[in-house]
Amino acid sequence: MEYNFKEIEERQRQNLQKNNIYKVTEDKNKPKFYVLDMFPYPSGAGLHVGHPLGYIASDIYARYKRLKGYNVLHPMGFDAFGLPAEQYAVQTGQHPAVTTEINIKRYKEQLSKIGFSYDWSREIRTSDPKYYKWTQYVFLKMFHHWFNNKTQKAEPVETLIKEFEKNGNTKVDAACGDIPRFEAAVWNGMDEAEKDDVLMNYRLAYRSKTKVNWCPALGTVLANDEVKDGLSERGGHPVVQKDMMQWQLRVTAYAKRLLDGLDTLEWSDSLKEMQRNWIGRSEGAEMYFDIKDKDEKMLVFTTRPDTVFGATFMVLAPESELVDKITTAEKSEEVDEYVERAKNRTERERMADAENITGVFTGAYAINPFNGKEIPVWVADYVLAGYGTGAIMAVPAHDSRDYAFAKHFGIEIIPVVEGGNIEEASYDAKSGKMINSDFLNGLEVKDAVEKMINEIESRGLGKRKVNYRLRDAIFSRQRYWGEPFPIYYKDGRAIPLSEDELPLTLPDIDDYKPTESGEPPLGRAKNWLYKGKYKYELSTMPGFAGSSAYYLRYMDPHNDKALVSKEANEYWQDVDLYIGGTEHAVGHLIYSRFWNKFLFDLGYTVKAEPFKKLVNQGMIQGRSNFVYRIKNSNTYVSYNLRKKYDVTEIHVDVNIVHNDILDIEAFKKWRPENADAEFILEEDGKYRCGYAVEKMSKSKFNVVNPDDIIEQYGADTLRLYEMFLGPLEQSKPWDTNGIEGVFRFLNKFWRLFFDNEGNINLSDEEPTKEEQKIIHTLIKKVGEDIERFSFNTTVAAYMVCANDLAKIKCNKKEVLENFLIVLSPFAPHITEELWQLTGHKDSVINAKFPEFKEEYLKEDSIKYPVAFNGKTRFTVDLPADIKKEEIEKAVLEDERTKSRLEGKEIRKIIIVPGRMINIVI
RNA sequence: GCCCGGAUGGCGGAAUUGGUAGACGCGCAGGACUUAAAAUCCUGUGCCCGGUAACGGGCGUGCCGGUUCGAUGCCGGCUCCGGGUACCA
Repeated sequence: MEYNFKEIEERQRQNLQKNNIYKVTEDKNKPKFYVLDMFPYPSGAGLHVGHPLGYIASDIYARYKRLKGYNVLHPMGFDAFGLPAEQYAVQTGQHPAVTTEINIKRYKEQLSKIGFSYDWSREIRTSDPKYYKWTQYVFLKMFHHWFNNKTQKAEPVETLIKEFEKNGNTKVDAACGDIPRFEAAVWNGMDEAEKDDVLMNYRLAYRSKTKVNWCPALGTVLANDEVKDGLSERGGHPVVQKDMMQWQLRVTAYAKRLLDGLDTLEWSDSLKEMQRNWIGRSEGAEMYFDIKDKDEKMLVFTTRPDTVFGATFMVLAPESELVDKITTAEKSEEVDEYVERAKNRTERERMADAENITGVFTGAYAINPFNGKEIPVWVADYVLAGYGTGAIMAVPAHDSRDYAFAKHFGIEIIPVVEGGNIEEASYDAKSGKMINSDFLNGLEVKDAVEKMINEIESRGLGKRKVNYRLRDAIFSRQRYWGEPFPIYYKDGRAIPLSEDELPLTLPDIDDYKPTESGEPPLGRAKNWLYKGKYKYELSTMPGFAGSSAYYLRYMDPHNDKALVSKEANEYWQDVDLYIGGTEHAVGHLIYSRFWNKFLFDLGYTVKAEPFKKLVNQGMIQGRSNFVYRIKNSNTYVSYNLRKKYDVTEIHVDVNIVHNDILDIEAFKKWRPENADAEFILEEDGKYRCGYAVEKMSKSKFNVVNPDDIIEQYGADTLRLYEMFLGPLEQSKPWDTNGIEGVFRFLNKFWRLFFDNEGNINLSDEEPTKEEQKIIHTLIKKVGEDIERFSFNTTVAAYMVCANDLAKIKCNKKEVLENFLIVLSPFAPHITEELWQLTGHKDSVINAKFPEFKEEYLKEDSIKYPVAFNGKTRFTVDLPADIKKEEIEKAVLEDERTKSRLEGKEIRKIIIVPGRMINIVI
């Protein structure tokens, strides 16, 4: 019987669906295991062969865990809100809900063919009101909570109000905006609107002014990377920095917990490092500098207070309010001009160009509080308003950027730590002895920092400070296709809906562009008013809103009373394995950790961290092929002959090229202008193409669709081949040509079960020692490799096993059934089919992963490599259990050793029992 | 600029903790079966030199150096490629 993958896969797809085999419940008799994929945005282009890589890996792991006796939650859903659907709507007028629905349908079709073990009954879509009700719900909860620094927890705003009534904010230590101290009497004397304004400074979801890239022509806000040289990327319209009232989430409140939590996670070190850098904790001090002849002070944050005697200039960010206040009359024109220019550059632009050193002297001087020295104050755009205090003391001798600035403008450089050479470069290292620093002289940097901070505090100049680079998340988007805010406005005050009024559903509109007056698209919604009277918030939530708590919803996706029930959450707890791409390393993975910590504070989740283990799959790159057309002709010259001509390199569809040999007939049909193309072939009569590894994209004609692969080889082959390509976490090019290898393997595996007449033919005889050794080697290897996500070597192990068993014509039922079970996570269809053909009624999914028995792998003898001076020359077979001395004796008696030693003296013999022998001569 | 990865045959890759470099697969070459082809099976295949051959020798994991009896894996210094990014004081 032939391996008819089409029939088999179709039959088993239906069989498994029909029997609801992938459905999971909270089965308390089994340990739980939660395997999650980063859910996809359903784009109009459909899946290409790179998308399922992570899904296949997680599916293999999920199936493996099931075989190991776990109750595995392995759901899938869609991150269905997003910009592409909206842009398509702007162009075509089609409702994003309609196109999104079509795209999801296509995604599901494609996914279902690959044979994933998803429990589709748990599917979620972020754009479904039944789902986003809970996104809005969490937003409201954040609105109604503040963060108490003392308890390091979110607490209800009511408790804060009670405290205000009693003591004002004098005793409150909260994560909050810049708000002055007030007494209870002041609070109690405020009207509702004033109280609202105060509370906004404390809420975890709050409204405040932020700078945005505003494009008047497009009537919308742009992301940093949509702005190039002050112009919008789309259309090239001018972009200005504008203050806008925006909703924000007070992520910074959780900075410490987000940082500390990383230590508990099984994530890659590089990913944790990225998160640490993003959170950016730095220890130092905040200190005030008086301004000469002005009644102003300048507050700076520095991690190197020890270097204050080397501060030779100060820098203010162009946005700093202090700039206007201290700039002298004669400098004001120059400064204004500089500030104006800097303001209209995006933050990213300012940082991208590090070569251009710019800045202007304000004419003002700060006074060094430790030696009374006057220090010139500059304005420069390498200092950012959003970080620290927006002002620095510059120590060019010990900071490379300050150094470059000082060199450029000819500012004095005073070394205060021994070890560098200021003629050549700054000395940034945090070690060495202090010099030129009065009372710090002679101290090590570390000690000097401590002493200086104590000094700053005791002299009342400032205080010790831990600074975070993390910023609050801007939560408003001037878009249509997102979650509406459950907020309406009454007399200019933002009023939340009550929870029982959720969800606030997205209204239909007839055009998806911003309004003429520059309002977001929701401004077009007719009669969209709270109780027919009050205007709703017109912006919508960003992409990360819906993806921040989705993992919780899968635990209990149809619950209309809660985001997740206590029972379900207590059973499933957290995600044991999360697989996805590195592009979400800091965005999604910071925000979802933040949401989870907030929900944890409220008692809605039992785990402080949502994703215990995380694996980043690498990117699958495209492998493009090229043909070479001789210029001004319709003649194509083969790769190895191209240098003899003046040619143009042209991308050719990889689907009509096999092992870099062009299918000339297919090429002629590919495009009309190719019909009468001529070819200069190589000696073997073939047209050879060039190749390159690049991003997989339509324009490069290197996109490979999984549907086509499945059509030609089947889903099991696709799954195996995706894994066989290389290490999961590494980026690698897709090249369909190698796929024959795994396809042949599956054919070989299939044939093991049949005799020459095509009948199932398995023997109940006891397996031989050799057979047991072959299969137990595999059982051991598969278990170990899957546990360490080394799926490419697992596939190689399957191949070795099939080759070995075929060689000895093994048809023992026990052996082949074990093979079948350990292969099933990778190739679910073929194994399910054979499982049934061998007489089983239940699915192989519910089988037990065979236990590996060490006794079958025991070797009587070991093949020792014998090396001379580290170079292996030959091998000797020696009994496995002999001692070092016996090994040495045996090796020295070997003829081959003797012939090598002729006339030479042995200086040393290294013997590692069980491993190797090295003779040094 | 900074941070994080990576570089091994013609190609994808293996070598799990410093112990036989190149598993497995593709491709290629040769052979068996066949009227022929497909499929399947068998053999060979890192590079160079010598030999009809068995075999022998040298080189070899991006480059330069180091540690070690022994380095693809460790240390120092580079080059190139990929990804991320925020001039973060």
